[in-house]
Amino acid sequence: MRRSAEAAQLTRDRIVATGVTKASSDGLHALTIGSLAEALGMSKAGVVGPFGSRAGLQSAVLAKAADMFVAAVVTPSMKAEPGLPRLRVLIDLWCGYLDGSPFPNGCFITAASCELDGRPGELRSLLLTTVTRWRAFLHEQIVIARTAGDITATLDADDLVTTLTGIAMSADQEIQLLADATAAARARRLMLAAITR
Amino acid sequence: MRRSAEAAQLTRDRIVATGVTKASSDGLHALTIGSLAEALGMSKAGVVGPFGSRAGLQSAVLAKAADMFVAAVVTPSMKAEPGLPRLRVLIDLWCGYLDGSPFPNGCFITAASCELDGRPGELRSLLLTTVTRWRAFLHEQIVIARTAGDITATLDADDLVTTLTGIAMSADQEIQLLADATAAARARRLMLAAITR
DNA sequence: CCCTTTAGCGTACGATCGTTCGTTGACTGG
DNA sequence: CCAGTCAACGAACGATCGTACGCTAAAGGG
Repeated sequence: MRRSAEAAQLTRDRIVATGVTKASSDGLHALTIGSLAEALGMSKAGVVGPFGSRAGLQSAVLAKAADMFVAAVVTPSMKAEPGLPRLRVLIDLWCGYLDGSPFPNGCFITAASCELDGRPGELRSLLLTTVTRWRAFLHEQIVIARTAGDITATLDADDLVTTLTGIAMSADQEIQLLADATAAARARRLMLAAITR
Repeated sequence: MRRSAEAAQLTRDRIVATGVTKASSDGLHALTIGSLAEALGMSKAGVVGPFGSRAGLQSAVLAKAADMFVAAVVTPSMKAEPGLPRLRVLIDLWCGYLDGSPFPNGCFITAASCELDGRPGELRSLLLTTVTRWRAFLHEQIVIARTAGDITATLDADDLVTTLTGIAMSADQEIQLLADATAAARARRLMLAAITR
């Protein structure tokens, strides 16, 4: 019955991956052990075992979703040269992530932010760290571009972070709720306009 | 035991009001009949009775939250004269709503949007109507201001709707998740800058 | 090769979920 | 004033929730 250690890790990955999909479409709160077990063809105990509890499972799923965002947007953008070129790539990747999302239901982090922002706990802390890190990264890339003279010195970095993040969130709503097929293209254009003003 | 017809309406209002508070802090999905009954000191049957089912109760709560947004932002803005003055008032009211929110936990509609955007059903339809109406109203006010020459003709109304909505969403995250006390003021400034460019 | 470790299963637990039902008793129109 | 309407209650239902426990059996170090 027992599989090898590597197989166990594979099982763990499979649980988290399925959990990300399920939590993406229905919310982290809907990530129940029973439904996940059924989707995986496993027993409830087998699903929750490697994570200790449902909370641990939720944390692993949220962390995985954050990793996926980083892998899809942040990491590949680092191959572009710092400054405006990297910002352009970043925007393109970001909007691509929002559009043909790896998640069935829009930006996982944004959804989690709305779901958890008022409920203190370990999950909220994890989310806060994730969002803070992303905003700090974005801020840093903007400062680099501004210092290099690639974007106007009168543009405030904090303002740009708020504006770019906002455009992404608005586009997310347009794509997911309003089914607006032109939203991603508009978001790309608006983001580029915001930094090249 | 039975109260008068007016008292019954009062009870109904009381249920919805408590439901809005609860759904605001924990999400519409967490609006359970049992917890609501306990919070109200009523029986479960008494709580769900006037609405037929839990889904009906959720619809009533979502509709009430939408009404509260309209009453706080849309309606009072109509007293200002059309064009840029009304847009200014609108922005001020909107950001005030985001800041000292009537809800314990940020914009109810934004939260509901993230929660429901991928789950077809009556609730999603109601939310879609609400969001569409709000965006259309915003669009209309922008067009009025642009036609009157109050804002630059080169600014596209759809672009502005996306930008303003986005700034609001970003500010909502900054207020609720990041606990940034300066977020509302920045949002006001960014929104004004966006329309008076 | 044996012995400890452990991945995963099956069962059971109390709690809570949404809904249904019959009952009660105060309102209200005729 | 009396009969009918109906708000609200309390109890019960089957389902599902998260967690705990004991078990099985394969893996892997000694």
